[in-house]
Amino acid sequence: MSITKGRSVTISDVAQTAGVSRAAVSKVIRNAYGVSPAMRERVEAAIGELGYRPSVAARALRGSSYRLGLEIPHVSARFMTQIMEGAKQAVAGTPYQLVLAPAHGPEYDTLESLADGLVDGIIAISPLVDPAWLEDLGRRIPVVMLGRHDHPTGYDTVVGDDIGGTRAIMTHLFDLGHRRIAHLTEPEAVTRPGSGTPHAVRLETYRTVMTEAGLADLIQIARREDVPDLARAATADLLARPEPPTAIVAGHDDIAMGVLAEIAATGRHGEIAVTGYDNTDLAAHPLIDLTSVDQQGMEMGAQAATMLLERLQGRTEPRRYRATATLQVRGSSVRSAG
Amino acid sequence: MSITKGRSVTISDVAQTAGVSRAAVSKVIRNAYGVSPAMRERVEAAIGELGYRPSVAARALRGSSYRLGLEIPHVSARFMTQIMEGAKQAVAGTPYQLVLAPAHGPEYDTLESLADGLVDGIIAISPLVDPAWLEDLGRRIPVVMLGRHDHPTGYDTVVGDDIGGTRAIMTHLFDLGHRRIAHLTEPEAVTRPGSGTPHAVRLETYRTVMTEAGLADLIQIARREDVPDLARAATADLLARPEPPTAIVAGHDDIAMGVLAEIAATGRHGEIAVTGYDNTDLAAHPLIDLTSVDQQGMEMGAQAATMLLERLQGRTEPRRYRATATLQVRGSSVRSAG
DNA sequence: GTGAAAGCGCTAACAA
DNA sequence: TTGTTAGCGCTTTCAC
Repeated sequence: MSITKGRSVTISDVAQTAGVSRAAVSKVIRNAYGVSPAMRERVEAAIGELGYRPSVAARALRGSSYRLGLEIPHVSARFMTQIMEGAKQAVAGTPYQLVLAPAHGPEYDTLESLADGLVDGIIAISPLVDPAWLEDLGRRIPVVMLGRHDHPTGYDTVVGDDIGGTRAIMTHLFDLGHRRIAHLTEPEAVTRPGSGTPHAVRLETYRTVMTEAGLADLIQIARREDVPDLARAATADLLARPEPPTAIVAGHDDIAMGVLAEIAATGRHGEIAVTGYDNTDLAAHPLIDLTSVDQQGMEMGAQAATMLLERLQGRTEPRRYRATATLQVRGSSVRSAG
Repeated sequence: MSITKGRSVTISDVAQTAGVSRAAVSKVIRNAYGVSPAMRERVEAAIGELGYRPSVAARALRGSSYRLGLEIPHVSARFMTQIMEGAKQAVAGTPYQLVLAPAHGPEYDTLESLADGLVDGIIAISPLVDPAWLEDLGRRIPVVMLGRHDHPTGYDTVVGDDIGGTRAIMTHLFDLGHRRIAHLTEPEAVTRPGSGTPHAVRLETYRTVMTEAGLADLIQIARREDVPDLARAATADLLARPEPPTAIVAGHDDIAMGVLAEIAATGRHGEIAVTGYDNTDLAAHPLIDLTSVDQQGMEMGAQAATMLLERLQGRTEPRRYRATATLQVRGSSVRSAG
């Protein structure tokens, strides 16, 4: 609050004003062992008077920066904002500060640049990085990975129940009489079989369930391009096929928004069942009213942050948190007309 | 890309491997003057071989961290994501990295913690901080402030045309026959008269325009609480008044979503005109179809980042960028029934 | 063109 | 309990 001018106040200034050593000041600000109440008081007075704030750079060079990094592939994706909120709340009240690092293009660079001494630990949502590379990163700095179904040894993971969630959607649609169910998902790179990304698992589950139901030949998969709006194009494409689907299972709510948009724009609102994933606030909006799977994004973000804090406290064996997935049925999943 | 294990590689390691001094390596990585092509090549080879990455902390301690900080009050606000995207794109291709700092509660802390040596410059969206305090911050570190109508001397500003945008909305509603027009805005703290925040200006403009039109006694102002969904409660409250409005001017699109939700939930969709502000992607969605003001959020974010980069290049006189505001008419602004 | 050396602000041994 | 001291990894004069 106190207003400082010109060159910034260093620990030496505080020491001088308080008439103690720099080490003493350091101990006070870290709540370290071995300071008399009298000294603590003097030092704190000096800190207040001078408006001293420790330099993160200097601290980081010596030990910790008290910063946690959260790497995010798409800052505007609704699910990401849930994660961010959750992480933010879990970090509040600790001595740590959360910083977000939006990835532009390949996530390696963003993660590296976080690891370059800016933060003490990293939460990452990076579908595209190589597990082995991540293991290595985890050796240099504590890492929690969101949304990866592999079983790493060098970092923690937080995942949703993508199999359960997808099965719940499919069962629901079958119950409504749908058979020609299409899946509209992310671009190929993010859904590579075996990659363990949420969308790869959802896609695989969709395939499995359709096959189990004897509907293997009705499997239809479409992908949106990387631009959000192109979910509409993909939808238009699906609907123009000779045997168009009666239901579209979108990879997540943002995609579902594009699906709904295209259907509404062609005047067929309510004629085709649509489902999303993530149960974002939009899904609950009466004008959208989207059936979706709630996988507790905020809780996932909060858990990730908590696990990272545990690692900073010394835990080394890997942990995994799996969020539950519950289907939230709303108006968009209409009964099949056929 | 190269995989490093254990303790991280320092500039000394590179120097040793390349058989040169640490200073030489430093010059190479900074593209500084005075390195022979031969040496540069040797050093770069060593860097590649060892997978060396300079420590941000150490660099920051001596000079720059090559990080730009963007402070954000609400990470999930749609307008914020426009800003983030714009800033991200403007920074891409420069040697700088963008980091986002979500504010939790009072923005002072977040801004201070950015200024504590983490970043070389700050973009802030902080309606609630004191201008004098900001001037002081601007003396310590380059600052660009988004959405403030004051005329600072020590930092740059990026603002929208809140007067023009609001006038455009009001004129449009008058043309549609509306007289009982209510304004649903943010909590009091953010709209204090004279504070120069966008929402204060929009509110004041609303008042002015109503008064100019001789409708001063029809002025109705409601506020949402800080939780997003409470825009619905405020709407319910407005509609329950003895003389309910025929049109509701929402402070921004997220609020408008709440208004639309409440109206739809009570089965009166299309009976009351609703307008938003920011022209977020939701506004364009066919199921929402919200009349809104486009103030080019991405461009604002990009301009802010560019101006900050200019300051880091040495500019010291303050600059201001004002985005244009254009009304985007859509279906939600229905004609007055009265 | 190249390298030696000082020091940025802080923390962590260790001495006193 | 308190202070002294030696760096953390890097940049930056300033000699060579």
